[in-house]
Amino acid sequence: MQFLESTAMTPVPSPAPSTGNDRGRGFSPRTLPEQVAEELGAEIVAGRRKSGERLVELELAKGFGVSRGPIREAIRILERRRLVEVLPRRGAYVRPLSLKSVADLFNVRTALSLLAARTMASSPVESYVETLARRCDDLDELVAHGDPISFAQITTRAVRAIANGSGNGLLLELSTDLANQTVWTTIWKEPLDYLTLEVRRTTADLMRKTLDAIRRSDPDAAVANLGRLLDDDRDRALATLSAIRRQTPLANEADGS
Amino acid sequence: MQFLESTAMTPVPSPAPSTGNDRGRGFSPRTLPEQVAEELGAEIVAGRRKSGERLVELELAKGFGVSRGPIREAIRILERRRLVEVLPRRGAYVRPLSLKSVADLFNVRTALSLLAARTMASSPVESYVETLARRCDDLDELVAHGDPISFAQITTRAVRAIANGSGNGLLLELSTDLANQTVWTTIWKEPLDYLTLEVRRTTADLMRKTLDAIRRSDPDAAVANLGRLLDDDRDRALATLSAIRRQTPLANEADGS
DNA sequence: AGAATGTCAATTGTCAACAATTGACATGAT
DNA sequence: ATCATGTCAATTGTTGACAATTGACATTCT
Repeated sequence: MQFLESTAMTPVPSPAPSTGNDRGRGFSPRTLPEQVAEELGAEIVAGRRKSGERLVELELAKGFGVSRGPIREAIRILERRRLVEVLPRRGAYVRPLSLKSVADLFNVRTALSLLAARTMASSPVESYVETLARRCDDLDELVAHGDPISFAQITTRAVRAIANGSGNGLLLELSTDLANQTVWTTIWKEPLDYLTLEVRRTTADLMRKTLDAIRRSDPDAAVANLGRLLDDDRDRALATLSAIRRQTPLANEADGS
Repeated sequence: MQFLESTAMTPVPSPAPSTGNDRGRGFSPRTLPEQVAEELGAEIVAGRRKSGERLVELELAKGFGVSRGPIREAIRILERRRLVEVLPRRGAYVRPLSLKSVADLFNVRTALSLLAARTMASSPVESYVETLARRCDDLDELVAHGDPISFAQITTRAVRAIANGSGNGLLLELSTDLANQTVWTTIWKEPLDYLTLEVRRTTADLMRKTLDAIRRSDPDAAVANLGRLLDDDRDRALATLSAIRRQTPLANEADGS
């Protein structure tokens, strides 16, 4: 439901919706590797798989009741989504996220979202603007009714609506991946307590101002408002995370040119 | 392993014996799928694989002298690098790039690069600044000596140096992938003619101004200069591309909610 | 004739077995 | 004792075969 289709193109073959297979038991949405990736990814997101934990193919295969082939591909899918890290001959691990990595993540997400806001404001498309307006309404409604999780989800969807409204397929694709990981890092433990009534009010307000700016084709205002919203969100999330865990795993870096 | 010998659908009797294990010799720097991905990716970049061309696993397997497993994983790697697109049960295709996709690509790259410039300017690290300075020197030198390809390459490396200098690992990773695809789209045909002496002079100048801004910790100036450089580059590249191909079946966009 | 349906080759998805590599432990030399 | 070397179990890389699905062609019915 929240998986994208990317920029679609069909060279020669004619499109035809396919029905998933029905092996195993339970669901039948998509191919086996995708199902495994979704389930395993959910486990990682939910924290059932600890950061840095090794993922042994055979174990997973037995656990999911499939052979190693689909497991292997699922791992690659999760690698693409930056949820796992694969070392050439040494196995796959749940990608550890240092505090800095999370900050990096938020910053990139913000940069992309601001590009989206600017683009969308430059030439707003009615249907997409309406979608965003609906999200704003949802947010307003959720300000009062406490439910930090729902509020965070809708906020994410609003940002996603902006990414979608930009008409930039690549941007939407990247934003979705990053949003998934963002959700992961924030939902991971039990934060979201920082979403106080006041914070929610401000967030909903900024989102609506962004919407208004887009409506009147004012890119700078849209960027300014959304930028403040996202920066505030980042700061709060980081503060909460750094308070929760004092010790952080390691990250990565490297490469010279 | 005898890579680089397969054409599209020409089932030449492959000299590979059933259990022909001719890759045991020497050392394997990387895994098989990565090697295949690199080679196949190079073919796509070089234009030997046409846009939208279907990639049949068995054909590739015979061509590369390996079985379908590694080919399959190689395709996923290329999918991750956005060079191919995989349709669930219908096969993999060389990802076609419409003019709009290229524009999207450039815009995202710019957004990320500007974030990098801003971050780097906020807290410049001497060694990274020096690397960028070296690239600027290279550019200055290449302004006179006409060699559009080298100039474009160094420009890319300079942008990459900024991404690296930001200290944001995720940003660097994404930028690298996008840069690869950017190079692909521009080098693809024989453009680069737009890199006139005047353009090169301006580019080198803007890059140095960016460097100076970073040196004096002036994020706004850095963003302004690099932004103009990249926007101009995008405009020129797009103009050239749209001029080059008038008669190409264009792709299209589609999006999900 | 035209549309619906059945059949079939081509191709992708999946599996289980085989081969190669890694890291650790044990053994032995200095 | 410490370090080097050899062996071994665990795990990943690779393969070929089998099953399922797709799209197209052929057939049949109205």
